Amino acid sequence: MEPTSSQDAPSLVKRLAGPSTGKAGLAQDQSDINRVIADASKGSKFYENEKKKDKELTKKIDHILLLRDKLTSEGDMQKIEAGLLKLEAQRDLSQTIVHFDLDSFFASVEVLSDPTLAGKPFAVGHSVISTASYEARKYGVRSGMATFIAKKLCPQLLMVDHGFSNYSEMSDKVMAICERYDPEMRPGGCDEGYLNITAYCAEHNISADACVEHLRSTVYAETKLTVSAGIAPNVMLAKICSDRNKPNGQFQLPFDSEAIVSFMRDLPIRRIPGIGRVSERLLESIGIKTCGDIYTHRATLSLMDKQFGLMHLLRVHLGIASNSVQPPQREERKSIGAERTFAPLGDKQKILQKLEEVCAELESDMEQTQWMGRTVTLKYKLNSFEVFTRAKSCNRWISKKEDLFAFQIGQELLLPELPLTIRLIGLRVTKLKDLRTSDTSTGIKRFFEPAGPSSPHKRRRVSPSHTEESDSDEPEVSSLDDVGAPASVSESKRSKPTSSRKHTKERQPSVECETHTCPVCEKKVSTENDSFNAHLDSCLSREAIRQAQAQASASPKQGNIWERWTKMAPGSSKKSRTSK
DNA sequence: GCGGATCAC
DNA sequence: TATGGTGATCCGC
Repeated sequence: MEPTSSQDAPSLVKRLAGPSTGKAGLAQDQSDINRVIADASKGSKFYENEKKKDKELTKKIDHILLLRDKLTSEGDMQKIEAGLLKLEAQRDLSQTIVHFDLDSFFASVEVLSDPTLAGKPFAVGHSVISTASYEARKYGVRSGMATFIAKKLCPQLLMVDHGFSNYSEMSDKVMAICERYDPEMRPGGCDEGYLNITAYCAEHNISADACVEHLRSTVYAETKLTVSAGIAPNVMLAKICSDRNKPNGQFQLPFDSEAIVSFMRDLPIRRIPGIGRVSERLLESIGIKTCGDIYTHRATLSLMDKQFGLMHLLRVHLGIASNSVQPPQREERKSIGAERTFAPLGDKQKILQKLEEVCAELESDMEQTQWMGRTVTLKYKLNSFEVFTRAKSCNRWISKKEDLFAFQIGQELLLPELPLTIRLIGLRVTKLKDLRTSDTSTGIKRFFEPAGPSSPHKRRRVSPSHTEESDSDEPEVSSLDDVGAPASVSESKRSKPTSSRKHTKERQPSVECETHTCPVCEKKVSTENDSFNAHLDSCLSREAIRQAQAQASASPKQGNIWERWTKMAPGSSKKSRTSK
C-alpha cells in the first residue's frame, strides 16, 4: 500500500507544488491541488530528493531557531533607527521606472498561430511545462511542472510544442517598440523588461500612466499580444507592480514615501525579487511573512544579520532599490555553458559520449559568441537528482571542443567520479575573455590586447542616483604568452564534505603536470595517467555519491527544447549597444 | 579558487 | 513511465 501524502510535511507538499506556486495568488483549492501533485510524485527519485532537501532545510531552521532563542541582547534599536533614517534619506523618487511583462507569452503566441486554441486549457512544453494558458492555470497547471502531473490535474490539457522562432520574432518586435520609449531599456528575458520613461514623459508632456497605456496599446496593435506593466520609482517596485493587474493591466504606485511603505506593509515577502521558496521559509520561521514584519522583527534581524542580511531587508521594508536602467553590456557576461539531461546512464563510454556532445555544443556556442575562458566547471546530476560540480582552472584560454573534452579538462574532472549513474551532464566556462573588441572593427580575432581595462565605451545617462562602475579587470594572464602554450593545469580539487583543504599557497597554483597532491591524504602522487585517479579512488570515501545503482537504461531521450530560446534570454537578446 | 545552494526566467 | 537549461550570486571554506 502506498503511503498517502497526508504523511508528508506541509513544507514538502508545498515544495513539490513547485516554485511558481507562491507567485500567482491562487484559490483555496490550492491545497487539493498540492495533494494531487504530492500523490503523483510519491515514490519517484525526484520526490525522494525533494524530501531530502526539505528535511535539510527543516534542520537548518531548527538551528536558526535555536540561535534565536539563545539571544541575550535586545539589539541596538537606536542604531537600527539611525540606519532607517539614513536609508530613507537616500530615497530617490525622481525617476519613473516601468517593468513590463507579456502575458503568458509562449501561450499567447501559440494562440496567434492557432486561434482554435483560444479559450482552451493548454500548455507549451514537452516533459516540463514552459507556459500554461490561463484556462489551464485554473486547474493548477503551472510553468516548471512535469507534464504528466499537469495531465493529472487537467486531463483534457492540450500540449503544444515550442515554436521558438515565432517567440523570438515576437519578442524582437516588442523590444523594438519599447525602445521607442527608452532607447536604453533593458530586456529581462524574452518576455519582460525595464524602462526608464522619465525623459520620454517629459519630452512628450504626458503622465507615466498615459505613456504606459500608449506603450501597451501600441504593442497590442502591432503584435496582438497583451502586456502588463508596473510603474514605480525603482526597479523592484515596478516589477512587483507589474503583477498587480495582470493580465493586460497596469498599476502605478504613488511616488510618495509614506504610500510606498504602507504598500510594502502587507506585501508577502515572497513577492520580493530574490526571495524564493527557501528564504521565504527561513523568514517565516522567525515570524516574518510580510515586508511589514521586517520592521516588527527588526531587533531579531539585527542580531541575526549574518543569517538574514539586515540592511537588505530594511531596504525592502522601505521599498528602496536601484532606479537605474541600462542596456546589458557584453562585458557583463561571466560564464557560458551547456548541459543536457538524458535517460540515466551508467556506462562509462556512453557517459563520455554525452560529455563529448556537450563539449561540441559548448564549442559551437563559444565560437558563435566569441568567448574564451580559463576555468571549466563540470556539472553532473545523479539518477537520484543530486547535483555536483567539479572545477579546474587553466593557464590558457579554453574554447575548443578538444580542449574541453580532453583528458586534461572535461574527462579529468569526470573520470575520477565514475562509476555513477548520471541523468545530466554539463560544462560551464568562466573567467572569460572577450574575443570581440566591442567596436565594429573587422572580424579579426584580437589575440593581442593590452591587459589594461581599455574599455572604449562610456555610458552616459541623465543619471539617477547610483551608478555602479564595475571595472572588471582581467586576471593577469597575458593572452599573448598563452597562445599556443602547452596546457599547464592547476590541480583539480575533489573536496568531499570531509576532505579538509589546506593549500596555504598564495597566487595561482599553476602546477606543472608532474605530480598532483592528493587533496585528501596530501601525498604526492604521480599523474601517470590513471594512477592519480586510482589513488584518489581508493583514498576518498564516496558513499555519499555512490548510492547510485547501475540501472538498465534504454531509450535515448532527445535533448532539450529550451536551449535555443533560453540562450537568448537575459543579456544576449541581440542587445549589445555602445554609445559613441 | 572551489563547491554547494538559491534564485530568476 | 515521467520533473529543463542558462546564467548570476552568495556563502563557507
